[in-house]
Amino acid sequence: MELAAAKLKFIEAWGKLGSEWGINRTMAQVHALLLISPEALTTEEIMEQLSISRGNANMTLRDLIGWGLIEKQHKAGERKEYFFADKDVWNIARQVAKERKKRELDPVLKILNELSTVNGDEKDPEFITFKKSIKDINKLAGNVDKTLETMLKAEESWFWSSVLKVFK
Amino acid sequence: MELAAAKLKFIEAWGKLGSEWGINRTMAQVHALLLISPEALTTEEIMEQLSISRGNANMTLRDLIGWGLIEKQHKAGERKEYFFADKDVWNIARQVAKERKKRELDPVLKILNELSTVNGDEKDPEFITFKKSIKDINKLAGNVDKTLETMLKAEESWFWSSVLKVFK
DNA sequence: ATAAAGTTTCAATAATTTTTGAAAGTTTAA
DNA sequence: TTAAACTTTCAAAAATTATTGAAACTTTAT
Repeated sequence: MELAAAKLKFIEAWGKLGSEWGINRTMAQVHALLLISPEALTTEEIMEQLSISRGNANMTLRDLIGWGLIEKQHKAGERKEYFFADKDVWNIARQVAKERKKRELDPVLKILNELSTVNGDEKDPEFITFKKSIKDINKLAGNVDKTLETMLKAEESWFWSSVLKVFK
Repeated sequence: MELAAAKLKFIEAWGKLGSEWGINRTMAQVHALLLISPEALTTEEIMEQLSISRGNANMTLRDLIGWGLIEKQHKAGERKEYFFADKDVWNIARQVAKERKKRELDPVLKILNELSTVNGDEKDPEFITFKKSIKDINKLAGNVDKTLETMLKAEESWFWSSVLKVFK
């Protein structure tokens, strides 16, 4: 396969994966484009390469900065802003894990803890089942949380060698 | 908090979490409802409790069966179909991991492997950056894949004790 | 064979999410 | 200060996704 075709295919695949995981397709595509670009790109270039509007490009770039996945760059003697992506895939994974944990897992953990204080009749099957479900989910979520915390602090090589060694 | 309020709150939170992770909100809510219900429920009861239409309930229940998260039950001497959820949270996590791996990770791995055969000029920065990104993503995805495979086969207690021991 | 009970389908509609594009805002250089 | 270059905002439009509901279908009992 030629480079041009491969790039398009990668951008498309990354966009699809993103949308299946609750990330806006355009955002994932812009990220893909910057990830495989050796140089920082301008808004114009991004708009053109992905055929998106200026407004969309601007908002998407802002969101990506908010996710900690890309940064602005200023070139000496130029008015334009350039954008580039962190190319370290482990950093990307950590960054995504960190943001989703903060935005989604943490609020759910908070609600689960509230729900585990529910009171009712210990003889009522409804009550028994509810409490057990909450307790079990809480335990699982707690373990996921601990593992993510470790991942956020860890070096890639250490993390995978540890995990894969255990699972051999 | 009282049981009735807690149930509503749980169903709402589960629905929200689902939608943030690319799972239809109603589907997550129906799953939540069955998860905390000690008895199997009929389509009628689900429709009523969540205020959804018959068509929606039917399609959602079918999808949940497709995900391996709920099952039909037939009660002796009754025409109606009852639905109940697997209450084992570890099974649920494995089932979701299994389905998402099959539907999303595996296709992406396939594309990444195709893309890693791209050919071009070894001196071209575009080419170099592209190949490196694909290679790195491939490696990470491969490790995730191996870990998921292990998880799919593992018992909950073994899995978490192993993972958390390493990360102590 | 028929009718009641229950289930499934899917075109139409509603709700939600994403995108556009033009106007407003900002920064820089002369 | 002015105007050109560039960025941001956001209401309106488009695209996508979810839901409804009524008709068609299936199963069971008589």
